[in-house]
Amino acid sequence: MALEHAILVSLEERSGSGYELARRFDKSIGFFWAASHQQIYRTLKRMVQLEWVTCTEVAQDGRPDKKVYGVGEAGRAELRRWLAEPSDPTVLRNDLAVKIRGASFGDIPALLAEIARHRDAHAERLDVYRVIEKRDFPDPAVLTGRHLHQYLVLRAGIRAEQGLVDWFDEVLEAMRRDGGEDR
Amino acid sequence: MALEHAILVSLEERSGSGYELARRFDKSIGFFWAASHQQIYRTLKRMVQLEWVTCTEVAQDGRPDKKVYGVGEAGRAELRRWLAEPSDPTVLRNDLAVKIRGASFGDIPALLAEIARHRDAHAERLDVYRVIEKRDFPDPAVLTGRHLHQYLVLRAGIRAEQGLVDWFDEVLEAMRRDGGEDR
DNA sequence: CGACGCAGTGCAACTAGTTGCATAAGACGG
DNA sequence: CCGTCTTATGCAACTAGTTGCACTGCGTCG
Repeated sequence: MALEHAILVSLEERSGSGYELARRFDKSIGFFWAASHQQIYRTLKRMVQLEWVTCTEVAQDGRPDKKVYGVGEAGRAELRRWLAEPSDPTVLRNDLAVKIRGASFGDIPALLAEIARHRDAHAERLDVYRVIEKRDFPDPAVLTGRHLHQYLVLRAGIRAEQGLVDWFDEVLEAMRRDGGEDR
Repeated sequence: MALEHAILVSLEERSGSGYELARRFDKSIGFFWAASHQQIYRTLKRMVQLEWVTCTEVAQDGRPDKKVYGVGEAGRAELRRWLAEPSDPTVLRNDLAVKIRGASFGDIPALLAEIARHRDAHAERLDVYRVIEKRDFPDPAVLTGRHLHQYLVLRAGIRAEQGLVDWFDEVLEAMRRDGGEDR
């Protein structure tokens, strides 16, 4: 249940419409908290009812009208409360680990091809993060405040992707050595 | 939607009751695919209806009767199919990353204390995995087949936990340097 | 002019997961 | 003897997330 708070953080950084929020989730926040536009719209509606966010309809020329959301005082207080609240450890679900655990019951070459495909996808995402790191945070040692926070979140993504790529390489090497491709 | 297949893998390894499956999820499979006993029971029911698994009631002395599940032919075929099926990249949700992103809107010392607490919890889990690695896989180079697969899954957990601990250390060091504790 | 994409919003039905509780049999300790 | 724990099973109501679709306004392209 962090979607509300991810939305509050984003709107505190900058007010915006549901559509703009969805775009931010696609490009930035969604790397560490994924949400569909539908979920965002529904959650925004509930947050308006809770008075956590304010909503202003804005007429537009040549485009559909839009609703611009901002954080209300109750939302600000709720965000402060949540930021200090202890949370449970993240629950993990990794379907590739399930597949590797069950590899001997299936077609191992096909599974290895699938793992290689995931490895390449994660390597690509790692490349994206590296480019962002170089472009936006060329000198991490001098970062402070909000920029430092954004950088540290990017670092989580980089570490996670690197860890996955390394793991996939280990899996491919070991299972290929085990004869996984000639059965 | 991999719970069905995690259950199929576990029952292929060894038949068992819903209660036994829940214990296996608590101690082993749950490290990479978490599920509550209630979810397992409900899913088993549906899998019996699909004829993916067989179900035999076993009377017991001094204990409640139990239902023992095994994999049926349809389940075996479904598992083979799923193991070869391409899957979507894992969707990520990390509430601590959301908190770090929003740190400047809250109580930074309290957040740092929370991060330290998570760091210690993950370091403990990493220790548990290291002990399992030493005990069960002292010589990884000679592993083959199913034992190799189990080892590689454990390696995913080790890498993930190590990555998290390293990230938490980076976050704590950088935010403390940024004066996070004297505000 | 119709299809598609971007800029906008949102309903409904569904799946996946969680929580809380309930039941029963036996062992054990206070 | 009562409370707690282990061994067993499972209902119901809920939240979180997904899917598919629908609608509007405008620009572009074939």
